[in-house]
Amino acid sequence: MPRTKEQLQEIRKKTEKLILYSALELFAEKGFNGTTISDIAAKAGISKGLAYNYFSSKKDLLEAVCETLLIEMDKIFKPIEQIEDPYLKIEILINLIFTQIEKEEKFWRLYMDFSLHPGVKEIVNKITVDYLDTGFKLLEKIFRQIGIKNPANESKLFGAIIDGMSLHYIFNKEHYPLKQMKRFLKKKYNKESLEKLK
Amino acid sequence: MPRTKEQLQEIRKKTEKLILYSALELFAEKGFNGTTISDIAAKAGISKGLAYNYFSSKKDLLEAVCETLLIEMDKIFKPIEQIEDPYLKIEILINLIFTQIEKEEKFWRLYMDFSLHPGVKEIVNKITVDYLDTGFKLLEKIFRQIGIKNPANESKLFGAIIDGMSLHYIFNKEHYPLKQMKRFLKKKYNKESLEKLK
Amino acid sequence: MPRTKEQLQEIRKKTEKLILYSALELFAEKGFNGTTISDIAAKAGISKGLAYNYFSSKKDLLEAVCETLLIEMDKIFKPIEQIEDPYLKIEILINLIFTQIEKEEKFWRLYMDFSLHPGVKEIVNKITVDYLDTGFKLLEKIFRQIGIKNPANESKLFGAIIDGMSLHYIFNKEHYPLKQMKRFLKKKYNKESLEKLK
Amino acid sequence: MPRTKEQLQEIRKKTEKLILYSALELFAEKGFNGTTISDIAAKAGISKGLAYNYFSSKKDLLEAVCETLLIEMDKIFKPIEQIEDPYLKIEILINLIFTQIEKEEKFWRLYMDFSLHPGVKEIVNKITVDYLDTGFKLLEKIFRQIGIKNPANESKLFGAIIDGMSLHYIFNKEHYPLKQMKRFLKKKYNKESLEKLK
DNA sequence: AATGAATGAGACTTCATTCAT
DNA sequence: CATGAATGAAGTCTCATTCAT
Repeated sequence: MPRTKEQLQEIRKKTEKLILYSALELFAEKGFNGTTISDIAAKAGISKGLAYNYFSSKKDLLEAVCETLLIEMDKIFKPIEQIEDPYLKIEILINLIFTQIEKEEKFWRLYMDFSLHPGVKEIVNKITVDYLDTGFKLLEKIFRQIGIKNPANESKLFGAIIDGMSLHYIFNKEHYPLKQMKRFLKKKYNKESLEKLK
Repeated sequence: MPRTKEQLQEIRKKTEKLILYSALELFAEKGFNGTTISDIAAKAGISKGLAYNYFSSKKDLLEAVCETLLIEMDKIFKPIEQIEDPYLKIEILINLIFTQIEKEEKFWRLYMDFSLHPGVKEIVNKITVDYLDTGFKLLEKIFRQIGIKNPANESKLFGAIIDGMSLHYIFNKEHYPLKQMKRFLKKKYNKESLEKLK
Repeated sequence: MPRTKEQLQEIRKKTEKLILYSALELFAEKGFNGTTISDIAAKAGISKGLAYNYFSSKKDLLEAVCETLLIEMDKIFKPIEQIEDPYLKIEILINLIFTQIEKEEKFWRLYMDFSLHPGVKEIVNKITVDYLDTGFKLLEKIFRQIGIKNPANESKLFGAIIDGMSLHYIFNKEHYPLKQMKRFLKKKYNKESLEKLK
Repeated sequence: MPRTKEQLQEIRKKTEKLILYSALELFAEKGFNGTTISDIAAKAGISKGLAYNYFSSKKDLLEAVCETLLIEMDKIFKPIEQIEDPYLKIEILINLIFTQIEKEEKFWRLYMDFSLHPGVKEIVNKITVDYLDTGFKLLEKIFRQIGIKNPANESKLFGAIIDGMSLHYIFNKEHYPLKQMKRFLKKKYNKESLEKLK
């Protein structure tokens, strides 16, 4: 009995996801150029040929991974949009980010590898720039809501802190005092401290 | 008649530098894996073979580039060690760093590509970690000298800001308001603001 | 539809053999260092890349060729083990060896090139030494069975004669009187002559 | 004061010999293809360029080494020609050969490597064949002088024994009982034994 | 006579991609 | 839909040979 169209479509979707996430993890681990299609196929438990049935080239796969990445990131930060209190918003944002750094270091790796990576850059740049901008805008809104003096700059500063710490953590995972820095940052951005920036 | 030892030494030094800086620029531009020995030779205007007369492998060249990089960075930050006044020290440090970011973006690119890049990482990691540590310690000393409450954390925060901003600048050179952020940061770390951290 | 496992296995076996025997012949003809992967691929009628799908390096291929060689040699000399009469055993052994020398000169070439060749030697040495020992032991047993006075030395002498003649034959295939030497040797090692060694 | 023509010529001769013997040893040790001009120059303590002042190519050097080798071998076996008594001649020949095997294994290595070696073979073959023939003829003459039945075959047998043993010795220098085989061979070819071959 | 920097052809090897099944 | 054998371009590296000094 042949499978129904729905079943086939489901298989396709599932396999595509499988390839995508295998690629994502390997790209994060070994970089784009350092990952081979064979690696990806092996990790996904499929044949090399099948990967080309889903993605027409390695670059294509990269773009797809990139989009996936952004969608995932969006998902993570979606919840905070519904929070009303800006102080709470920042606190939860910090919580989310640090959980994210620790738990999903690979996202940061990808984010950085892709952005710095030659050949890959062109593809990825626009997306990340947009993404960064969105983040900056979001933060800016929060800071403006609070009434802080220079919300645009403050948001860029905050963003820099986050990405700088992530970078340092990735460089030296064993020894970077991530939890301590998180507490420190939360103090820097608690209600009392933020008041001083008005 | 053969060339004198001095002549030979000079040739070797000159060619080595030529190769080294060609490699440095290309690594910065296209990453380690994205740069071929052919690229480097072409940029240096020499044959592929000659590169191997000076560096026994691409990895060897990478290590040499790495060391060069650190030496260059050291040179840049050396002057501030002699400044006595910690407030001035920070101000000049910020000046130096921002000049550096703008002028020698390639250093940051290398610094990041090397550190994030798989396969390359092993070689470079120790060096960068050491270097980062040195930077953190230097900052910590300054903050402690001033009498700031949590010098270790503050130094890591400062470091994160710098590297985060550099990252954002590299991502979006055209639009990132580097000069504006520099002014902003200088205000954040001027004498008046630092006093509040005591 | 993908090929069945059996089909794939057969293809792999066939291609592997093809590469192996192409390599074997070329190694025998031009030596290990004198043979390129391109040569082998060309002789096998495949692409260079495919050779690496079957053997991970030229050295790996060498080892495989070596094993093949020994297996083939074993096959050749297996039958004589079942012969009871030691005099007949020697006669048939001589027959086999001389047929072998003439027919499969390449085996001897390999055997010698590999053993004498630097760099290659390390890999091959143990195998050939073992093999030689086995041969000596086998002969020794035969001579002892006959009751010859100094079986260990006689077996080494016999071995030396064989390999020396092979060497001379290879040096000068056109003019070396192989058949004549075979007859001569058979007389030297016939029952009557062997009796004198008791 | 410029050097006299004689002095210059002497320097040339000395340097040529230096290169030649450096090449000889390295070829013996690592084979022709395994030895680089750099190796040879380094061993001779001269520059690569100078080697080309004396030998126009690596192949040229090989041929020269080959000739040197034969001259050296000739020198070694010259003395026995003057011995009258054929029995003594054989005894001394065996002595000489075994001393030679043990002491100058490199000659045998070269002799074999060159003969079996691809590309090299063409050059070397004629010489070695001639040399071998000369040896066979010499032995044949001795055996004929003694009155042995089949001097041509006996001389080839003797030659095979020698080269076979050398081969086995080189394969397994540590364990091959060279001295023991020498004694054994001397008994096989002493007056008493030879008489039986008449 | 002597040097070693420089070249370039060609070796080994990897891997994205294609294709017969 | 699925496979992995097969290709070939391109990358790293070696080395005989040349040449300016």
